[in-house]
Amino acid sequence: MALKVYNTVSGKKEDFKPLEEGKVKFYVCGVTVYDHCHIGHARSGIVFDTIYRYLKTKGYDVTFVKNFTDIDDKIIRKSLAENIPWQEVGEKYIKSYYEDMDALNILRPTHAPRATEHIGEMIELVNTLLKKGHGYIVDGDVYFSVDSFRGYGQLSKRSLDDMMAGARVEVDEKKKNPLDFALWKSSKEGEPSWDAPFGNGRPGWHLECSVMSTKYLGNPFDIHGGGKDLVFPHHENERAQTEAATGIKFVNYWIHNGFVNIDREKMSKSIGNTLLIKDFIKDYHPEVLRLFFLSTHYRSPIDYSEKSIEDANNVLHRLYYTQERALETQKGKTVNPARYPEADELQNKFYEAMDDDFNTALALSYIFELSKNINKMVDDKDEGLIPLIAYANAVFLSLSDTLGLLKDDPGALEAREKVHHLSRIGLDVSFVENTINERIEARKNKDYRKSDEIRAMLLEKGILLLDTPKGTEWRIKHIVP
RNA sequence: GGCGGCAUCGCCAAGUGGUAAGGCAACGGUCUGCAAAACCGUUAUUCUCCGGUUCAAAUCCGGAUGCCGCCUCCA
Repeated sequence: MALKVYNTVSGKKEDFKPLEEGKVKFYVCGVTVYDHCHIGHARSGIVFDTIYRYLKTKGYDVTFVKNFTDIDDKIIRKSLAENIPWQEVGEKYIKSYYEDMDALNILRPTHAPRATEHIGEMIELVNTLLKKGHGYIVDGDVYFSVDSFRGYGQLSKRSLDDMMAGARVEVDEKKKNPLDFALWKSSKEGEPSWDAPFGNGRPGWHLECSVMSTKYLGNPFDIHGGGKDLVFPHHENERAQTEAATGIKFVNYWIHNGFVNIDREKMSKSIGNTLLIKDFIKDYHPEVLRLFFLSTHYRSPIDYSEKSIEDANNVLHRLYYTQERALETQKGKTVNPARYPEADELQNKFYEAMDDDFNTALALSYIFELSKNINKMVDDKDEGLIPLIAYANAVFLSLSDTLGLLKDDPGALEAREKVHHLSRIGLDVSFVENTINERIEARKNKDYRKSDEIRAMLLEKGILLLDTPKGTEWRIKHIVP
């Protein structure tokens, strides 16, 4: 099975061939730590986590680097606004970042370097660029000269002429070309600064990624990822300055994920429609977000809406119930799984889909099919099928795991959600149990009117009753708060 | 103004030359006191429109319309 990856540079799917057999060097632009993460960060995190997991599933030895940009204008602004040292701003939001990413079951990278730990290497890079004639100094600022690098614009597919015609670039008299970007910024009084041969100051954006990626992965390396918005200017500039300095190719495959809209509108701070990960997971299981994102191809934009999230929530729970039912059949028994060819076939299709530029939407459909198969066998209530169920369930869980899904224990998850839901509506478990017992009495007496009333009353509170052969069970039917 | 992307069932969504996956919703059935859950079945001769290439097009080319992104910090 050959993995194909869409490469932003060529605009095509390409066969993936790592530089070194069996190994993948993978870099993703992390966050600038000046605020809590929103669901846009979650999408990027989940997309690249899925890619990371899949590369490992395919047997690659992956070195995965995701950086923190812990020095920039926004951090300085935040530090002034909140009157705390800029270092503390970074610390605070790095902590917040890990809380969110861990909650979303996003695997930690091999290395998570911070910009401020690599200032020395950044200064070296600026020096090299100056020496090679790709940079120039004006009033203590150092700029990269885009005209000095022939390949400028190749990644974002635009020519310098096109961009000049765009005319939305602010004209800065200091720059030789309006598109030139800062490599080093002189600091004002009271701002963080580092000593450098070309003057005290701090690194420009882009520099940290050039330095940290090549430091931990070598030059060139295999995959560089990030949000679509980073194609220009961030990755274009990163590429230009790195290749200008080294004279060789920087990255083989560029991968970019699409954006998250909210109710068909771009999510942005100015519109005020950002949704924080922390707020989302107050209401939903974190895997709901993962399932939602993975049901659309990573390069397409995705529209967040309450309805879509409710759908994803229902689907996720259905998958957990499938697993629970499968485990139920094996309870108290020693089961030797027996090969179930249909599961193998679905597994192959799953891998084929993932090999085709990480088509998670298609891959998920095979998980649904597997879930259906398992439910069917459970419904049959045939003891002889149990080894097949065990086998299918193992495949089901392993495929889910490569997408980072179904990590929770179904029983524990259900119990947690029950407690959560009941506390939100101000009831407790004993109330539900007493009410259910009341209904059981009514049913015994064939008082179906009362029985149905009780059921309707509980449903209004988001509590769904199921009369199974084993008795009455209840579930939470998620109600949007 | 420049560059790029998208348009597939009521909704979400896969599908880049070989005759329309999947999910949600809806409807019918099995099961049930009735439901629910689960399963089975039904639901796009058709992929925004117009033209072209081809034996064959949702998929390629040209045009039109509509939506979106980037060009400024942004995942």
